[in-house]
Amino acid sequence: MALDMKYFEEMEAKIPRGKVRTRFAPSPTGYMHVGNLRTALYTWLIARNAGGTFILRIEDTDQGRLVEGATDVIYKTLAECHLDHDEGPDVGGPVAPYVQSERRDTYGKYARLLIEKGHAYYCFCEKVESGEDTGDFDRADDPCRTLSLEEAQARVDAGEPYVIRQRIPKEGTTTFRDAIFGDITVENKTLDDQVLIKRDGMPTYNFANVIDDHLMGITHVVRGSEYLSSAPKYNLLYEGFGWEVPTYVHCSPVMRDAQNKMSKRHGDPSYEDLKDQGFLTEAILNYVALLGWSPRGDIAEQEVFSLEELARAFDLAGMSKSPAIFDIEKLTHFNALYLRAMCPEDFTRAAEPYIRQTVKDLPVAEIAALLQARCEKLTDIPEKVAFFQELPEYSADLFTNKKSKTNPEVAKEMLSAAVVVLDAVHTWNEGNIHDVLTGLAEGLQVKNATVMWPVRIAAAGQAVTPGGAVEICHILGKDETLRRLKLGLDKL
RNA sequence: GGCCCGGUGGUCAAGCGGUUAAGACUCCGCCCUUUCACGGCGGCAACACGGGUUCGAGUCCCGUCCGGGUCACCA
Repeated sequence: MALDMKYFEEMEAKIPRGKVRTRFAPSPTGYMHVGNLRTALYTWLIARNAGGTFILRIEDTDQGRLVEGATDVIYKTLAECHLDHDEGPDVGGPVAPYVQSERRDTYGKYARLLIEKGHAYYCFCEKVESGEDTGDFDRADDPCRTLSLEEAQARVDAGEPYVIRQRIPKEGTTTFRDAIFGDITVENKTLDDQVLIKRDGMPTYNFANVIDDHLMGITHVVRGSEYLSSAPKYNLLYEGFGWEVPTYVHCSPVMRDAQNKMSKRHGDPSYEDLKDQGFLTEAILNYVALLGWSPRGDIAEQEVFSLEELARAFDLAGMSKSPAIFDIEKLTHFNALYLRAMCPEDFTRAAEPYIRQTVKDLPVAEIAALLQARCEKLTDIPEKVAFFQELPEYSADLFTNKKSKTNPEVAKEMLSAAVVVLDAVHTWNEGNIHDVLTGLAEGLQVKNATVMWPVRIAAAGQAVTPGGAVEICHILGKDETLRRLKLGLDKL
């Protein structure tokens, strides 16, 4: 069977050249791992930093693992994170299609080309299931490896099931270069004749990747370090085809602890989970970017980065070789930073649904103003402001505070005086409430805290509140404030 | 087990042969203050171990230990 060389020439002609091109190539699992997200980020950053092209490719060669709606999660996440792609299944591009299951014929043709070149062969051996003990069988002793092409072709034509394997030299060494790890050399005999085309005609990841990365003109292959040990085989494939080897960028994993990678299976949060837990997309990206990369030079101490700043500052030299443990505490810190950096209007808009979970009618902007410096996640909010809606049951013990010099007795005196002066306030605003209360303290010859403490306790019914007595009374409104203060008085 | 990679405070990390070994998170103390937070100031805390090379080693070399990855018709 003669190969259609024209096909290969046409494919070559379509490859864009001369610009940095990177690709994020997830397999659709239905959610975005934190590690995956970070890989996507780095991939995007490399492209944007170089003014290059960022491509999305869907790797769905495992027909047994297809998940309904999984690609939508990928589109949605990338869009939400502003990791915009220039080419992909949804936007098209010069080297379409961008879904591997739609490129099936291509892989078959290239596999056959590789057979012609002597770097691959048909194999008719029984399938060895994962985890099965393969004993001492040495792949290099596989009789199929030495079958003549004619004989193999005859068996294929006769309908015998087969796979196509890569023919790896038994002797010598292979060296490849990784942008992060440097040059790595391995003995060829430690490499096995990996399957390129599966029995069902689909390519393996290992093969599809090489073909697609080449045909799509990818200049920087960014992926997890779990592929580091198969990189020499990829190199041999590129060499077998006579193709230029791209720059490899192998990223170390994001860990849950010192010995385990983050995984959905172990209950570790995915990007979606983190969102549900109240984390902001910007904070997640910022944190995750620094988990494996750090800035150099005069911005070495900078930690807060917008996506644009990251794109400008990003460089491969700042990538870390060792795995990084994901620390939710530090993510929380970043989230708090981003929350505080929002303009009040934006924060109010973001906080409103959470405030409304527990507080029905009170003014949302005023409440939000108290919250902005006081919550690390938006999900902290409902619980913090619930007292506005309903005065909690509380003990008179709360009126005792040493530093404020109050106890139930003092509180009783302060409260009854406060009720009188507050009742006299005509325009219920913070300024007036403040003046009347501090004025009271002054008249009574006590420190401000001595009147503020009991008022706040009576108004809120709890020891710790967002905001002080003045703000709380103002938000509560005059009637409700007086009602609560009198209730407090009854307790004393 | 073979092969590959890694190892600076609890965590993320700077460091590129000479530094009092940055910075951030966490934790602790103080200040501010109307509770709590925010903010400010200060503190605790690290070069895995052993050999080299060198006038000098966290930085280079070797070994040990520890950790990770991989050895699928999964990606």
